[in-house]
Amino acid sequence: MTVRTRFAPSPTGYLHVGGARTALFSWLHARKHGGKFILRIEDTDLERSTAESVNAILEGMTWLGLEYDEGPFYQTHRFDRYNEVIEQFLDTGKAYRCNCPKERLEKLREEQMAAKLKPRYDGHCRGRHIDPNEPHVIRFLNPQDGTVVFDDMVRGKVAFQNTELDDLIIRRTDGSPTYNLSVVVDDLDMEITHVIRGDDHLNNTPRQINILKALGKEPPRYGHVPMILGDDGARLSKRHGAVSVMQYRDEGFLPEALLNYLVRLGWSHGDQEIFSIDEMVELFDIENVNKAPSAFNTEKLLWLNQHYIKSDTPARVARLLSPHMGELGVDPAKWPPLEQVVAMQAERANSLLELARISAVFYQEEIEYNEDGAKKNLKAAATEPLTRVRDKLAALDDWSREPIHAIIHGVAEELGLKMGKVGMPLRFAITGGVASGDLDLTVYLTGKEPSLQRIDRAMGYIQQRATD
RNA sequence: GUCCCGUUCAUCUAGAGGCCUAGGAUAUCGCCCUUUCACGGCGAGUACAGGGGUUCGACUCCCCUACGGGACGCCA
Repeated sequence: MTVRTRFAPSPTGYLHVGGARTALFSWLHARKHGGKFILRIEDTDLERSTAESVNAILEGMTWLGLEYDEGPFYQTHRFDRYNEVIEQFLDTGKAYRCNCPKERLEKLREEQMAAKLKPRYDGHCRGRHIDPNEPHVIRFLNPQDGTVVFDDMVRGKVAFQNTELDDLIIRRTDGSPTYNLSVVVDDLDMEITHVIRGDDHLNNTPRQINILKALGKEPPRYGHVPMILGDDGARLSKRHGAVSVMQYRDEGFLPEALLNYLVRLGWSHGDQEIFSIDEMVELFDIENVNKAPSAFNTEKLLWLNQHYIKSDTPARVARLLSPHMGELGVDPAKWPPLEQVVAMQAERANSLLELARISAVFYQEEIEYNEDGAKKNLKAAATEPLTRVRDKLAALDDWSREPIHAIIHGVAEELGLKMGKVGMPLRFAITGGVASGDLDLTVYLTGKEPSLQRIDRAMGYIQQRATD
């Protein structure tokens, strides 16, 4: 039997990291076993489902590269099928109509809570005749005794007493089916073999198994993966720190970094930290996923992001970096080639945003001085070395790294100065800051004319300071 | 409140009864490399929630307590 897994989000918001990890695990499980990964949109909640959310989820999946083999299927397109099952249940006495008013249900709940009981529907309408033309819901007749046991792929054996369960609503007053019914019918019709989902669904599983049994079908295998907590240990939710996967893209994260981070959250393979997609597919095993929830740690994500920024080809990083450069108001299509800048700067940035920030200086007409750095580096003592470097650079025909390197070192030697005394003022003059890559490379990439202009400006700054 | 689930460094984790003086990674700190910032290298500190069993031996098995999470919807 071929493995078939699915990701079944409800379109009531964007795709966040928790959902993305569940989708990743499900996708990996299918890929590992040469199976199919199906995308299903659970939009039976007509009130809250939106097309924008569907698009946001699709966009997130695409960005992460979690391509699906079938779907997206929409539950709203399958109402006829759900109704068919509901009618079948009604005909065979496995479901019944209920018209209990909200007030009765609320009172019941309060009484049960007061008696320290678990709030459950009491089966008041079981066996009562209710006119199908009156407003009513349909409830599934849950078994009243026995135990539902299943072997969860991550939790192991889990058991629930049927006495803990109640007769859940499977069709609303407005005629729409509810989640627990539609999910069972869909997983059945779509021949899902492995249901991998968040553990907030663990409590729903026995209900779904009971519905499946009423249908005379065998349940699939279940794997309930724990929730992801925020940096502060509280549950990650849309209201609390759960950011959209797309926000990570906007903040300069590489999809492979997020994927690598997510796969290591709750799962591991010995001491290995870095996993290519192929390695994940090969090594991932849902049975090795931890049972305990884990906290999202942005610091580690940043570390992985830096790893991928510096190990991916400069060409690819440059392509992803380009839009971020544009947002900073510079044109990366101009000199120097962005690829070369990336090759030099990659190890200094843990996000594309940071990379853009430290690289913009190569494309700016007018650079900004870091004040402390200016005080420290543009002093009278820097005039002589700067002048000499400037003149030699101006006379340089072959604008390339080696001669630039020779000039800087030559000046230090001539003046009997340590490299720092020449290098730091020059670095500051060229970049306006105290941090940059190799000095000769930095000068080279800045270009001849811009370099000369920047040195002139620095010397002007020194003079200005002397007269103040 | 009831039911379900969980608990190893700050964080992600290794650990399937003796391999554990509890390993790795991130973060932090120190040293080295270095004209700067990084990268890299080396090193340091920090953890088995608590209590009872079982066993010759428990991070590993069982029970209790504490703490955390989830569920208890005409949401999914």
